[in-house]
Amino acid sequence: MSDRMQPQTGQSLLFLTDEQLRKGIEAMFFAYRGFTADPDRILADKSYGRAHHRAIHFIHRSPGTTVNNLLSILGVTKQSLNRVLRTLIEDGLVASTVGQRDKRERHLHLTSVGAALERELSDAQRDRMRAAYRAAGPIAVAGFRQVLEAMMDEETRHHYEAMKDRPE
Amino acid sequence: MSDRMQPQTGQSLLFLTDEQLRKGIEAMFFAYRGFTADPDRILADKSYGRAHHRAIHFIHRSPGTTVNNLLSILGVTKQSLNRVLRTLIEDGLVASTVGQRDKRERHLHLTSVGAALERELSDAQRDRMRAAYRAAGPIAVAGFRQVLEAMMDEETRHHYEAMKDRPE
DNA sequence: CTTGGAATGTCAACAAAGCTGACGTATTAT
DNA sequence: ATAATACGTCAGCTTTGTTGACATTCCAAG
Repeated sequence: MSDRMQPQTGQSLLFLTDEQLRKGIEAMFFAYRGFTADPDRILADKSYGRAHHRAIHFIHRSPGTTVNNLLSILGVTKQSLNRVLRTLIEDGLVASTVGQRDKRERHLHLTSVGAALERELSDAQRDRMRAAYRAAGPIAVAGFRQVLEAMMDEETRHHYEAMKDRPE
Repeated sequence: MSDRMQPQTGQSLLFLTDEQLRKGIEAMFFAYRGFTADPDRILADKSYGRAHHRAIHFIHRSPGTTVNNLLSILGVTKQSLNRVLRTLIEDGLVASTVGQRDKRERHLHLTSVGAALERELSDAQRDRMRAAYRAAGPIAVAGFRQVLEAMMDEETRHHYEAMKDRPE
């Protein structure tokens, strides 16, 4: 039904064969395991999980973000996020402050302890990413990003792009 | 500690800055959500999950594979895989046959029903992948694959490469 | 000023999918 | 014979997601 060769229109479209697509699918699956492996190891000791990592990452990325904003970035329910957030606040990794303009909102920041964990996690994850980038080279990296961006849902891509190039 | 510019050795190494790496990390996170979104939707109706999809995918990919082999590909415990496999066998999507040479082994195949679900799932996932590939173009796709391969664990990459180019 | 809706938090219950540990049963290898 | 392997299974636990219900607080519109 979909495993036939596409007709060739001048240049080669062999990269769109089902076989090539399947390899891409498997590459995504296997690579994502590597992508999360190092942070997962660090978190395992501390009785935190991947969900905590994600929360920490995006709070670091957008300090002062609201719970609602974080929810739409992470794409989970508030109950699910709340459970994670609560432990992080209890453990003193995240500070939640009532909004000034709108006091219903809570603004989230990393404490120094939270920032330290963030650094440990992202250092580990960046190390692997850097090795992969270095091995593949800048042209490959550009392609990598292009394909990933094209793979995102519309709404997700907006989140992704909204976080672009905010300088440290 | 790691956010300084690397010294430039002739050609630009700007693609290795922490900012670029961070974007790559977020791209992986967001893209993976898109990557799994379509199969997840299909599976939700059928009271199966992502774990079932993975089992079905790799049984389709390597018909007759043993439980042990599947375990090492998926990287989960046998208890975890067994739970998934049992429901698939009970529901008649997977056939488990005793090995001829070694009767301790079970060889796994998709039934016609299982193959139909596999097709439905992989069609959906391939559609998205194809759209992304087409949007990004062949050069980008080559880079995409290169970076992903470099991101895998050693052992994982062996699994990945062992499944190369087996013709349908 | 009241009231409706938005933002947030929390309780309970549940499911998917991972884990460890222990044990049983064939079967094969030594 | 005995040890190791392959598989299945029971029990129990964890993380992380889900619904649904409900309370609180607060903004904004009538």
